[in-house]
Amino acid sequence: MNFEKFNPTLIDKKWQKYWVKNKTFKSSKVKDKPKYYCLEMFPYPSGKIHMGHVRNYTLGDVIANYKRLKGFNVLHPMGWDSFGMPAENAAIQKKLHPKDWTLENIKTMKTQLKLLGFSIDWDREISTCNDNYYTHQQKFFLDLFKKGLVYKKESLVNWDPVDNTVLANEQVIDGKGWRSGAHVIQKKLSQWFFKITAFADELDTSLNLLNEWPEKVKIMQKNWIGKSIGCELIFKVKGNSKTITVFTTRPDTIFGASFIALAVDHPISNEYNNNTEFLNFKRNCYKTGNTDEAIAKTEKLGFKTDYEVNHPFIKNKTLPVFFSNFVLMDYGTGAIFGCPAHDQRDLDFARKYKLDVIPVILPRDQVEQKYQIDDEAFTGSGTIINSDFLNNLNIDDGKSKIIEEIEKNKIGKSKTTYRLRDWGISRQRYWGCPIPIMYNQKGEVIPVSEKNLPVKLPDDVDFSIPGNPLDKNTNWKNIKCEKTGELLTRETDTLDTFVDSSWYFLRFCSSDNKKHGFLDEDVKYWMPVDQYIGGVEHAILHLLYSRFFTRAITKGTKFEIDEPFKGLFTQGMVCHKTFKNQDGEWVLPEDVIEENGKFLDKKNNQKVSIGPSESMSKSKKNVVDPQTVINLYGADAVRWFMLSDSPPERDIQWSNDGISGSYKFIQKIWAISEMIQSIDKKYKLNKSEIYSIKKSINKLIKEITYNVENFHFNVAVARFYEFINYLSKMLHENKAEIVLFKKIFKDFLILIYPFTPHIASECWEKNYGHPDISIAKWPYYDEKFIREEKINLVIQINGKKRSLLQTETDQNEDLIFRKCLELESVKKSIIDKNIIKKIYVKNKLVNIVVK
RNA sequence: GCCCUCGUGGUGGAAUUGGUAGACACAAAGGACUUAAAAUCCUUGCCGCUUGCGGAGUGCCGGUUCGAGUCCGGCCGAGGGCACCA
Repeated sequence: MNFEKFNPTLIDKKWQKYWVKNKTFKSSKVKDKPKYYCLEMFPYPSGKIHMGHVRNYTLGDVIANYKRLKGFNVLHPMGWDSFGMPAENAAIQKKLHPKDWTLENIKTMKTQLKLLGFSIDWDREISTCNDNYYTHQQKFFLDLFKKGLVYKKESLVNWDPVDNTVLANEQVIDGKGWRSGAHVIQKKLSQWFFKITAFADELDTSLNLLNEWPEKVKIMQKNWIGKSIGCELIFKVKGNSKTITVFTTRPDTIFGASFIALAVDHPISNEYNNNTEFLNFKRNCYKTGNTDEAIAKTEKLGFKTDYEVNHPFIKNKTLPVFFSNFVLMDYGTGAIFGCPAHDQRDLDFARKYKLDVIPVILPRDQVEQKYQIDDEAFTGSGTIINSDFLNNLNIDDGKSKIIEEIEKNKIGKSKTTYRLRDWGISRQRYWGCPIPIMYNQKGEVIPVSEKNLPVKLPDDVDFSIPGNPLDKNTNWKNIKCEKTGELLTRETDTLDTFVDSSWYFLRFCSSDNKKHGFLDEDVKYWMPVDQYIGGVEHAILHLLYSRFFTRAITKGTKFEIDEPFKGLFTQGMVCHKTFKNQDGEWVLPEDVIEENGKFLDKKNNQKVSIGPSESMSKSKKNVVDPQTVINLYGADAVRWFMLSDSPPERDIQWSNDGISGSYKFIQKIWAISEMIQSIDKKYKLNKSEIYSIKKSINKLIKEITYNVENFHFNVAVARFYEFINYLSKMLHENKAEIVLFKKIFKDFLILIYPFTPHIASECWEKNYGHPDISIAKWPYYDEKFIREEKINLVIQINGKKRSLLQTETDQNEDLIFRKCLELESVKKSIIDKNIIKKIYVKNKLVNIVVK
């Protein structure tokens, strides 16, 4: 049979136009249906969309389409994270205004996203660089200011010397800036901070409620917040009135203490400012560097002080006091007591300086008299020994008891500490949200009043001089107070762009409201985001900030929201082989041709070597431009490829074979659609053929529903292949009845519509006319058709497969065993042997145990 | 050093609660159709012997079980995270 091929260039455009005209994907303002909020991380408008975007938005689009067919009122919006550094870099390099560059990129990328047929409600589009977005952000800033959650402090900051700006702790990766990659230095500056630490405990404990988040992300956040429960304990220095306060999470091991270790910048260190030996030691500690790996491999070193402290619970026992390179001033109190038997670092240290190692926790399988510590500290659970009134308690009871004693004796108190630091939000940049603050001549802080918002970014800026252009724009910077006429200056720092992305999901709920960032009634209906999809690279930064900011700005409103994202899915990256020419330069895949197993650069016929497959990146040139592929194969083939083979959470390998395979499949659907229209009307199927066909579609409905619900899109794809292969076979054998085939094909089209909406819409229109498929209902399956009439029962002897037995379903045990024993292979296997046991798993298998 | 995740054919991967390992796809080989090619369709896909059958088999070693890719213990390897966090 010859049919005209499916022409994606024409058909894609046709349906994309139709969807725009009919506002197919507009979320309803009438809140009478159950809602579903599906959101993918919004893009930074860097120029063109890349394959990572395509994968991210395809995954989200399947969910959005599926939920719509399931009868939900779906919110599936899109916006632009449009403030940020690259715009300024472009301004400097290409002499373009950041605004023009950004708006141009948004235009391009929006067009490209539309080419993929994503079911986005474009009426809710937002852009963070637009003042109708950031005016609300400035209001939130002032709101947090009033709530005492914003403050300014002079502090050592992480200074990125390339970006010329401040970075938050978590934006420093391996001592380098997260964006520039430059070595970060410490600089003293007056900076604005959000008090995220006020929410440390809530952000930690609430993680337990996020049962639709990947465990991995929750663990990363937990580690970042770094909650530790313990107590402070005051040691009296022997022979004078000084005290040293330590923090410990293991107060139960106090009877095993054999030394005190201080951070080298502990206040006591000031007494050693004239001691060259100490100053050398201190310098060496700093030299080790602050990357974790460097420090981990460093030998544990100490500098012995002249001080000794009294043990708080053992009379006449004193402990030596050291400065050490493994205690940090910014955690706890900058001082610890060392219990070598039960902490590896303390043990390493004790062995080096020949200090006592007294075991105080006895493992379950050990005898107290014989128990000793060699070169490995014991950190497991056990019973307390050698510890006076704590003896025989377990660790937890020991902790409670000793804290009780400490508090009774007024030598300390129970305490919880966090690793989390406040979020520094000042950036010395132009292209960001202005901080709505002014200063008078005395340098006092004056918040901009709400009626004067937004504080708009000035357009006239000069990038020819290094540094922050806002600082040099005196027209903008210097203003007069309306009331007093006093001269004021504006804050010239702008907000970290992570602030912009910390509430955009709220803005989408009320995107057209000019007066408010969001309306309570909208947020009440739409929030939380039911499914959030994005890269794992935001596991800490964006996701933690959003959890904090949402809490902070909704605190005290009618609808307090704690968790913004109910479900989180982190997708894998798109990878591609890398190519290098003989000069070691990267070569674009599109320039590489294969000839007799050799790879050549088609520009100059030079040999090209193939490197490992890595995440697509511009710097390695291993990129494939989505636009090129869409032009060649159409949107559905690209979407299909993104969903095939690899599970969404894992990396996917881009390949030409893969995309052309997807294209063939799209053509196959089309061919089947055409064949169904020309089925021989005289042919009648027999009863078992009808049953088999009904079974195949019912099974498909069940499988697709299950696999879409569980994000197993690659498995869903495999089930579609099976079904289409089956249909194709029946049609080729002319085993087809028009009414039945039209009916099951209709269900099939609904099932595949979320994956490949263009061809599904076109086939639907050709076979079934209007109304269009986007308003169809997701089909239900009937168990009675899924049930097999006959099954192949697995027959095992001693757990090994020996035979298959075809029987009717739900047979009783006795009958099955009788039939089993008649099988030749079974007879052969049990000859001369005794049957010890017979196992029957209904409709699955029989296992005969013989000896 | 610590924490987390993952190890299944030539490749990507499937196996929903412990029950036929390798679905589906890609690649490869052979075949059909064709003057030929492309496209399409079919078969094969670890080891042994001729079909059929038998054997090994999910990183390695051991355990639990009638039965383990799946559960438990120990190792090895890869990837990701980290802050020596007391």
